[in-house]
Amino acid sequence: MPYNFELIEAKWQRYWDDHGTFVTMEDPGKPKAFILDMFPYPSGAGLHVGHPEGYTATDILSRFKRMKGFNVLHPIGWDAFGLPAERYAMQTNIHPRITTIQNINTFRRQIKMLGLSYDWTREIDTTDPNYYKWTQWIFLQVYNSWFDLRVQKARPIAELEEELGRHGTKNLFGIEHLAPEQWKSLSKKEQHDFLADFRLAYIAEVPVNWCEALGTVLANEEVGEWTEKGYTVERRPLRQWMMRITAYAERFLEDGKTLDWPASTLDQQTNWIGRSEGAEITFSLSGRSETIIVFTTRPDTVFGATYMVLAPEHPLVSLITTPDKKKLVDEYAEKTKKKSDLERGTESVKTGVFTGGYAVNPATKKTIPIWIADYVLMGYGTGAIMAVPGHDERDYEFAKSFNIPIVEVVQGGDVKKAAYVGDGVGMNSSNDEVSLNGLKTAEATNVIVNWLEEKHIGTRTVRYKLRDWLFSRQRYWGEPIPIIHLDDGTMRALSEDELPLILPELKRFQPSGTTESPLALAEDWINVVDAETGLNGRRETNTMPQWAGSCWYYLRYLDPKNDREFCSPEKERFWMPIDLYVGGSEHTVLHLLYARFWHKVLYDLGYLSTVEPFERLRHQGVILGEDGSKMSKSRGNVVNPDDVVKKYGADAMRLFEMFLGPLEEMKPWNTRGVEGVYRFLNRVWRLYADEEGRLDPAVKESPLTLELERVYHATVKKVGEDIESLRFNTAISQMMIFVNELTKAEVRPRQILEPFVLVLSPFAPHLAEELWQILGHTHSLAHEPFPKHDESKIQQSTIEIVLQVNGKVRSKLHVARDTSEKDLEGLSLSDESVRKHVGDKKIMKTIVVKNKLVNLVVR
RNA sequence: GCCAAAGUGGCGGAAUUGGUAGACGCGCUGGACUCAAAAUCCAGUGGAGCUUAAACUCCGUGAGGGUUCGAGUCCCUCCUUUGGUACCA
Repeated sequence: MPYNFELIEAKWQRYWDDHGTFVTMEDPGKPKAFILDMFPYPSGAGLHVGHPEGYTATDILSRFKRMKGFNVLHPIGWDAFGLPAERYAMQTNIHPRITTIQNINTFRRQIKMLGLSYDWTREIDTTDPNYYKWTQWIFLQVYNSWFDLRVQKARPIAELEEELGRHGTKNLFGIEHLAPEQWKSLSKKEQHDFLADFRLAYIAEVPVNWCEALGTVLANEEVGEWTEKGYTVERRPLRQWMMRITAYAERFLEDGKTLDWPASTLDQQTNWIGRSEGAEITFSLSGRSETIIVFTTRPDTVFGATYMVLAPEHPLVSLITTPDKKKLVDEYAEKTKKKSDLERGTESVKTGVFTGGYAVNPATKKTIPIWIADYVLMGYGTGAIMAVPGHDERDYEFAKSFNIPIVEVVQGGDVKKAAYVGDGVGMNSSNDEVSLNGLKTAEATNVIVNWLEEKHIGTRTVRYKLRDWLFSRQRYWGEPIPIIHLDDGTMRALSEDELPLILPELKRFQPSGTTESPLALAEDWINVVDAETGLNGRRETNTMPQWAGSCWYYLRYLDPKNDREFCSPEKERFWMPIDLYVGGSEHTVLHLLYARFWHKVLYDLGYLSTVEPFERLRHQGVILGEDGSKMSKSRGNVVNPDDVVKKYGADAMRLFEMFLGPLEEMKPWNTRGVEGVYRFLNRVWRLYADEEGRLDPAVKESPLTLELERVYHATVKKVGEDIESLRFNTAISQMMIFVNELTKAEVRPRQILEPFVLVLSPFAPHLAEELWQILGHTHSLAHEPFPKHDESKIQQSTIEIVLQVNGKVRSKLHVARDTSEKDLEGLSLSDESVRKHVGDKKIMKTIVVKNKLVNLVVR
């Protein structure tokens, strides 16, 4: 009869709840482990089998660490703001809070059903005003900060005001000079606008992805999802909140080097940040005083720049366009505007229009034409390029179609056939003052940049692909941005005691019909008289993106009930950084980068003690359907955790997900496999329990064979090591080997069976608790010390040695451990099979590896 | 196109620093128990050759080359799959 998992699992889940077994302990005398799952968005569909994979992994580690004497912080919560709930509200007019609560309840029930050892007293919900009060508070910290380039860190904006009052802009980079008196003489509005340009959160007009039907902007990463569902998304310039994440580009790269993250994840972030070194070069215009600045990573090819290209949106376009070209240029610019970035990217043929304007190549002093073309993007670099068709594929293609001269300035390829983009030796590159001829690319770059800097027509520059973070959404179901727009044109940030700014109640959730969020319809809420200034004001109607709540939730777990601070500094110092963070790789760039950003701002402002939040990161792999394709309703291959648990129990579900394969790999579900681990659990049960579920009398202290002792210690060792390195599949194999050995043994030595329950318990905690009780214990095993292994018991006294001739196994031999190399050689030479293969050939060389093999090389 | 990861039996997957390829599980085959089935237990299971059998031999980790006494593991070239990215100057 199979063991009654239904009864056992319900019993122990109740026990853990009643006894607060997994409430976090903060014992200063013990080491700590902060083990975190990416918290889920509680969708209406409930948990799918992908969720428990990561959750089980961290649960096993958490249970193990508790047994190893650690203070373990292992919390869970809900990333509950988001578009799906709001979409549902638009259709049904049911308040998103109601559906959110229902979904959370489903998720909580399903998670509890799996026996995960979360500390439920620390559960958080991003939509709870007690939580989002602090999301808003952190927004204000960001808003009230500026990035001081001199020290490469965020500082309170008040310190900038003070500095302006004392020294003006004297010590600030790249800003027109402003004396302290001038600063003081500015009006309130002027000062406000001046400071606004420095803040880490600011408003700017940017082209966004606007979805008319949804009535909101979408993040780039959300566009695909909604266009697939048949919605249309267009580019539209809108005034939006931005966050100056680009200020941290260099620190992201630098600090990332020390993190224990998957290499591919760091790599992707690095690519996303897209650092490139080069130079900015100023080109003067023929017959005009204005100049065009370009960014290039190949200043050494400047002698080969035979034309220039501006992005069609470039502000100088209208200035340089000659009257006869105006019509064509305008038409082209108009056409470009209508294209999405995607279309601009996928079109293979290069198009463009000549503006009629000319610039002067500062190296050759030759006059070169200025074109506009959509292959140059306004959003990167300066929105203008010097085109070097000989050594850039795009410029080459463009020059070919428009018959623009191609000049070879770097040797190494054949520019008659194709652009040569590699390094090489300079040629055709000299003027009266400087020559790059004969110089290798790296040196040529150095020489030309020095020359440009000397002549004040260029500077060494580092550029990043990373853009500032578009932070506002025209949604109802998100955190309100705690800002009031006053009638005098200034903004006032709410003060801490005005938080939380609670979402107003709405009767309807339809889009506002304008580009504002549905909050624009809540007139009582929007219109305010500012107590401080007496001015009329209007609240910000945009809300924060879903990423906001997940940017800092890990910090709230440390001190979830604190109503004076987002978390106490003592707790922060005790628990941070996160020792293990597990979640899907789809969050590689966005969530993980945004969270690092907020973390660094808070660190700069002195609220945090660690530079980085996530010390060690791992991604669980996707679980595919049984047919090897992605699980989806339409394919009908979705596995529901409820069904699996009902049929085989939570322990079997947990064990199977871990046995399936390496945590990080993508792998298909297999129902037969669940049955396999279920059989294993039943074999374990029968090892201990009789038909009535009592301790089998055969389980008693009895003499151990060397082999049983060995397999026991080997199991303790391997399971412990494998848990630490998250290799759960091989840990389970080892436990199966142990159980197979004992099933065969027909003695049930209690002295190894009892501790084995502890070894098994992180994986199958319900069954283990029940067995522990059957063995006579009255308390949960959750805090029992994990068994220790004895290395000397694992070593076998006799070892199998492989005898090879020319690298091929010809015989095997059992010898005493540590038999000398000389003896091994002798044994090998006298082995019958070896002698047969050696025959009368000559032994050229003998390789002996102690405790492993002997290899005779013969000829 | 570029960047990254991965290709091992019928299937999921194991294999410290290069040292017995295929652990463990699934499936399959045979057997025990049973009137029978399910469940359970036992044995076998990479392919090929040879043999009454035991034994033995050869081949085998995506393909081809290389380094080495010895390569799933290291190096080079190529192919395939997956993830990311895409005119980033």
